[in-house]
Amino acid sequence: MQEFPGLRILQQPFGETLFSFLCSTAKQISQIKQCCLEVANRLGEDLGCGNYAWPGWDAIAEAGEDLLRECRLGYRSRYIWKVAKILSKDQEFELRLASEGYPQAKATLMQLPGVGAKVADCVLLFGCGRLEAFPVDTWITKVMARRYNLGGWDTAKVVQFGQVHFGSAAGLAQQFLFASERAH
DNA sequence: GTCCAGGTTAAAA
DNA sequence: TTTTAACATGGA
Repeated sequence: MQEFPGLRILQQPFGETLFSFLCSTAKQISQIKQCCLEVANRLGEDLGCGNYAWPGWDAIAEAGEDLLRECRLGYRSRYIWKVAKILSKDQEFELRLASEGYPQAKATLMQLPGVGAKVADCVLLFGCGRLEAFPVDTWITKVMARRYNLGGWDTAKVVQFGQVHFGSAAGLAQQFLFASERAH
């Protein structure tokens, strides 16, 4: 916390957050940014100064899977397009999710194609204000093995450890661990 | 050429 | 129930 005094959890828009992390699976961070920018450039509203908004599910559903592939999203394109179709026809999804407790909300998200435990936790943490979510990716796996001696632990067990050890602000702790591990 | 990247899924063991 | 392989694409 002393090393990263300005680190915060943002309250990012739900749809944009889900979309971004659907794009993120097994991809490098620099490439994730490129893909998201490309989709926004192609479909999003012109915000001026060369910036474009996230298009929203309706536009993505209408654009189709092929356009997503052209944005270099690869096999993720099918999942993202399916999710776009589901959520463009279900305007109440986010509201319903907000009424659910953390375990049920995570389960609900994981019913969407392409959404596993890690993406669900990222969406809950960054897009739903659920600070108890503890996303475990390759970086967290490494740092928890190195600093907490959890080498060889099953991913779900590492999630559980983080939530028990850090409690109601597990997601905030995760951000410091993540930032620290990537900086070194 | 090989390996891996802010994983998930479906099939095989 | 646990383990493996496929999935697209690009950079190291």
